[in-house]
Amino acid sequence: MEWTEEIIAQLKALWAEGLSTAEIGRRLSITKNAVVGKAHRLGLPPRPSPIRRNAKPKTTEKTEAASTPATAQTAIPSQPAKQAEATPAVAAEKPQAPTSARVTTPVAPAAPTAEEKPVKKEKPAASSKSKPKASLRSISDPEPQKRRGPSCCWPIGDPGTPGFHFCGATPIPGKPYCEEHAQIAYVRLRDRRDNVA
DNA sequence: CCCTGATTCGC
DNA sequence: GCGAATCAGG
Repeated sequence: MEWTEEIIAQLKALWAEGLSTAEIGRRLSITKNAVVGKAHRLGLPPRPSPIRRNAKPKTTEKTEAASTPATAQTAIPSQPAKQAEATPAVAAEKPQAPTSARVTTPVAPAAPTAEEKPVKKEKPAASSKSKPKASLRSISDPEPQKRRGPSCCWPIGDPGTPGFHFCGATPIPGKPYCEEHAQIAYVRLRDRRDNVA
């Protein structure tokens, strides 16, 4: 695995979006382990983890853990709350679908906090097989570019850095993504590439 | 069982 | 540094 700046940026971005490690892995076409491992190595802020490894084979435990005056510097000091009320992706819906409805992963992602900046730099995150289904738009509103209606909120780039933007394509009615990205976003939880490879 | 994320450890 | 294996909680 070659962790280029770009990949890392995406990892950070998606991580910051609050996506699950597996989800990030899916998007980057890597395993969740890789995601977690790299994220941990990068020192990314840990996100709500279901567990907490307590067992620490420390020979000399409890050194001065008792008294901790004001030195409690709990990691990640520099986080300028860029995405203030950022909508935690998973908050919109149950992160884990009930056993009966494990069809898709409702990963809602991009925090629609900031308006997309008119960036020039664009990177073709996806292929060019997208079809211009302009015809499906309402006849009374034939120009999506003029209206501020819904747009695909698939994140592209690292939020906070110049060049970051959302897909912006016309989303599928009822979905936050365009057809292209919706296919990636709503993945079957069962047969995705991650299990025991 | 499914999901999740964290840590460990061989490479 | 990397990530699969493993662990562990919901």
